[in-house]
Amino acid sequence: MSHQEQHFAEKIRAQGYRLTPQRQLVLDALCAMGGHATAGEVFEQVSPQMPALNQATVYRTLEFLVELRMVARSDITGQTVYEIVGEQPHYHLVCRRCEHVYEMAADQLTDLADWLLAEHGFRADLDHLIITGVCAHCQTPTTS
Amino acid sequence: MSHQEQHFAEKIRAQGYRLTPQRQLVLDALCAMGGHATAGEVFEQVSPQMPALNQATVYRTLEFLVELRMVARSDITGQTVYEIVGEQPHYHLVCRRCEHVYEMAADQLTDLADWLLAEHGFRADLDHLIITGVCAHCQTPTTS
DNA sequence: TTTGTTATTGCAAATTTTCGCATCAAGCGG
DNA sequence: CCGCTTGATGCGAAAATTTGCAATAACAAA
Ligand SMILES: [Mn+2]
Ligand SMILES: [Mn+2]
Ligand SMILES: [Zn+2]
Ligand SMILES: [Zn+2]
Repeated sequence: MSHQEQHFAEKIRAQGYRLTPQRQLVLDALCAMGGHATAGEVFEQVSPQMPALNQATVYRTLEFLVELRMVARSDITGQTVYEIVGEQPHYHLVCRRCEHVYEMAADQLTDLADWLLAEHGFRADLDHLIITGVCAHCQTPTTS
Repeated sequence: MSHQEQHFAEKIRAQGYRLTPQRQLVLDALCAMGGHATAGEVFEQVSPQMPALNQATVYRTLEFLVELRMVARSDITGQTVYEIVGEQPHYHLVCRRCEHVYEMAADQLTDLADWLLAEHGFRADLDHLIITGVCAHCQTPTTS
């Protein structure tokens, strides 16, 4: 069990929840895949390790981990994807033309977060924001 | 047919698509409901007007309108909701404690949009961004 | 107005996601 | 180490969403 996984285990128990082998597996899978993964992909990754594990459990576990904020759920061009919330908060620029997904460090979002807190007392979770638009490559050359 | 609906009709035909009664109805429904609506809610609103209209058509139509950027699709606490893209771009602050959805004018996002364009050539669609976090009311009083 | 092209719809089947409930087992107290 | 308590899982059914395809109808052209 890695350092991070140890941390996860403690965090789950600290909240009064149980650390089950199913939850460990899903967590491991997400770590191993190391990026955005759909529920189906997680299930396929995990299934060989524990064939009895039910698909409903994967859905519930992912939801559970999102609730605990150990996993971020995002909608990218209509697909629901999950990702471990790591040390590095980041956001994504998603091009609606070429569907490319760019990853950016969250630095530029802190201004916005600070402003939201100061102005509205709203403490924003900016650890995984999705912004859609058109990337540099996909803009029509003859931009007026 | 209202002014805005007229505009929609033209926009659909301008792109070479067809304006069908089903599409008009869905558009009308979204205008009438005037906020965020799930696919199911749209179907229920529209169904009495045209009982033959199939649920699959509602899903496809909403998708179609999103593609044309006449409708914004957003994920709010796990629910997929649709809304007419009006004149006023706005974003929402969604509290993960009380689930309340606040609506804000998009002014504060223009800085971010400008920066993304200048720095990365990315033209962001900031007409309907969802930001989750904890609202002022729901923060623990004893914040260290 | 009539006709032809083909985008769009309705329908049914396939997939995906959610839910209720009986059973199981993680973690605690003894 | 051994039971309790109750949160979590497996399972099957229900609900939601997507997809393939033949039939329909929008609308451009004649
Ligand atoms: Mn990410
Ligand atoms: Mn909105
Ligand atoms: Zn692009
Ligand atoms: Zn709140």
